[in-house]
Amino acid sequence: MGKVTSKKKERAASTSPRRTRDTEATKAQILNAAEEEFARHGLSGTRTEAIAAKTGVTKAMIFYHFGNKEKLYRAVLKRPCSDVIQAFETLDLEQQTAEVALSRLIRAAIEYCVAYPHRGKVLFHEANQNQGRYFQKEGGWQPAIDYISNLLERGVAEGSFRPLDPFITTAHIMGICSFYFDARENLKYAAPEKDLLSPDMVQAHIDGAIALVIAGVKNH
Amino acid sequence: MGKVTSKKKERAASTSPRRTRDTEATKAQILNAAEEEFARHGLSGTRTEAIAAKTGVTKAMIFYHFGNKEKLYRAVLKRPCSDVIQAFETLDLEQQTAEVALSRLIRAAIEYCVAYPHRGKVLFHEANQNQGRYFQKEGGWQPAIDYISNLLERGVAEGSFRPLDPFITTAHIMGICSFYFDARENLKYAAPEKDLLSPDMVQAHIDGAIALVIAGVKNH
DNA sequence: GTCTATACTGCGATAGAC
DNA sequence: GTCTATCGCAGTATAGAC
Repeated sequence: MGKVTSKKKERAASTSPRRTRDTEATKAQILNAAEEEFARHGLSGTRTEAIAAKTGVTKAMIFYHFGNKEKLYRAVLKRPCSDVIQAFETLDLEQQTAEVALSRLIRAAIEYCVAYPHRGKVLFHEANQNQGRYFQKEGGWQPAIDYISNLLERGVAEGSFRPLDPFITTAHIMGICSFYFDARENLKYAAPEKDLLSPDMVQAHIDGAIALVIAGVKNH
Repeated sequence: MGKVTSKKKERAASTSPRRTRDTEATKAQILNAAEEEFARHGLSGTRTEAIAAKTGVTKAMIFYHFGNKEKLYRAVLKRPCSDVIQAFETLDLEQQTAEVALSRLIRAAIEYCVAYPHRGKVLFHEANQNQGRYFQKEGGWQPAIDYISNLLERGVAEGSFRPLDPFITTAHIMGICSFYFDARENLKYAAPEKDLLSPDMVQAHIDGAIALVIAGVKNH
């Protein structure tokens, strides 16, 4: 494969203007580009060169700021969970009935997937490639899982939800919310005329998910 | 990293006895090992050396039988969907009410995930790494998706299911069935005392999934 | 703090003996 | 049909100028 295209200045794909000398800004840019690449290829598959190209800096900067690829990966893994928890906490779920709380939580979870489309994929790679080793070390999602689980238990205790296994059902809800996005590139062939990320489709996903889960857990 | 461990005979990890000279048997063994490796690392991340070691043959055999890594990958992708369809077809779903048919289909889908634990992961990688390019070429899952979709539509038409979006709901059902396995290595940290692949837990997953989906789509 | 240049290793693919 | 040996490139990480 005669890939002879001269390397001179492949800074074209940069997301943001470079030539700053701001450490924090550069690190943040690298983190964002890294998140995207790790989402596609995981830790071992990702090429530092690709991250550099996307950021608009050279490979050397990545090693300067983060030491090595693995440390950069760990830095990327640290971010996701706290953001979810924060999103959940602004919802005032304690004040709502379990049913309303669950609806809001599902909407928030899906909106999170839209806002940070790479994070679910990074976690998937982490599970498969590294058996969740780094995932565990860098915080894990325990708080987020507990959040959903506790809400389900509350609903059951109050009698508004049917008896159910909180852990299993939490996994099911997470699957409902994230599969749509994680498998998007495959699903698109099943519905070529639809843009799965369009506001309309995302809204249909949210509405469908809420309808399915609420009816599914309600005590009839 | 002084990885000096002599390479001599790392045939230990082989799944089956080697030293056959049977083309079809060897190809099948390579395919199985490849499925496992592609499930972990995807096309680009997988090392042919790793497939060879797992199979118990040398790298050269892979190239002899399949030409190159990409062709081997395509061969791996060809297998999944037809097996699912076959599983669905033995269920005689046409003869059942939509509700019974959907229950059986979910059980079969989850049992498929247990029987072929790598396939869902291969497809995930395919979606993210290659945007589903090979997925589409090598058959796709259109028939399986249609199977679920049509069943949902039948239930709605018969009035036993509430009005719903068949495509979105199909995605939700697929997410329910597969997320449990695809995210297993991360989920295990949320329930360290449970073995997620034990028969009991899988049964709980099946029961929970059926209960959630049936209640979720039923016309109350 | 950012760059260019380069050392070194790992991996896909091939050649050729058995 | 299977092996050993090797080529050549791609990719991580470092050195050192600016």
